[in-house]
Amino acid sequence: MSGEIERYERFRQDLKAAGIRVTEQRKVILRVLAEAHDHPDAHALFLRASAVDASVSLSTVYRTLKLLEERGAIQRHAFEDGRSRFENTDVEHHDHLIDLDTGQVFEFRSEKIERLQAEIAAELGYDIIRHKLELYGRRRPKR
Amino acid sequence: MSGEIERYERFRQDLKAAGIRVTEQRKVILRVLAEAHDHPDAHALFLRASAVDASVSLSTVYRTLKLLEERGAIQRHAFEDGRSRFENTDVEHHDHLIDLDTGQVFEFRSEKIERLQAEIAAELGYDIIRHKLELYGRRRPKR
DNA sequence: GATGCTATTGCGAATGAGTTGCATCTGTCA
DNA sequence: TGACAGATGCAACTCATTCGCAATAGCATC
Repeated sequence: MSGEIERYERFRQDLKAAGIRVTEQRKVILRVLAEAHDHPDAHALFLRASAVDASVSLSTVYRTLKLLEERGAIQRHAFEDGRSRFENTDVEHHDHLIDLDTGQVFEFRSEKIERLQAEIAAELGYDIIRHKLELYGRRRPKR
Repeated sequence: MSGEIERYERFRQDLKAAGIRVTEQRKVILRVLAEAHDHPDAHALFLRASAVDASVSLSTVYRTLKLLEERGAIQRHAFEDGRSRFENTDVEHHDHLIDLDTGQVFEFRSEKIERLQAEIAAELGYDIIRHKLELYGRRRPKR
């Protein structure tokens, strides 16, 4: 898929433009993130990155994740397992359905829900900056 | 408010009925939980409980919270600050709007959203066991 | 290409929420 | 009242994440 190269380039340009050094380690991490289609946690990303370049340390993975999150390039999710999982933000916003038995994560999006959320917040006098909708479910037995 | 005494009694009866010992420490923690109108974390509950009875330890607070959560008497929330916050489950289900500037938590409920969630899960072949909807927002400037 | 400044790195130690092992204590039921 | 399994406090541990620091390496300049 070509979207991944573009995504990587966007990450890289963004750092460069902001005068942040594009180090070897960061490049590797950016590439790994750009290629991720799942919701990896920091350790998983560390494994993928250090498989490419053994000089990447876990600290740097954490530091880079924080950096990218602050710059809005990736998004942090805190599902119920205690650690943070990450995802690219350039894909369209969506919510998550988590399989309670397997931990598998599905993505979905509902315009109606988005609209209702905005209405509710407005009633309370708020503007929504971001939101999190997670459904925890079990596979429906087919009969 | 009388609901708090009832709630405490319900907690207590539930443990007793399940053959779980109703110890002095548990009573104190149950009472503190029954009286909580906010979304306290374990440490806050520990402070409140040990103010009543200094013999309550943090471990016991954690153990009791886990116990009550497993029994469905309280609910655990993981907002974005890393620690778990707790809430009684006998109040009607609701979702949360968190003020990004003050950390203040508002509760709301939308039948429509509940229904849409169930529909979406069904389409994916899932039954929702529970869900979490958190809106993070900022007070809308009135003009 | 070499130089210099300073951001960035790896390492290991520290943090902070939550858990656990264990000796002691205490509800509960006979 | 006694016995005993379950519950407690304490301290030590886990696990994700952060931080201090000395060494390293981008990158702008020559």
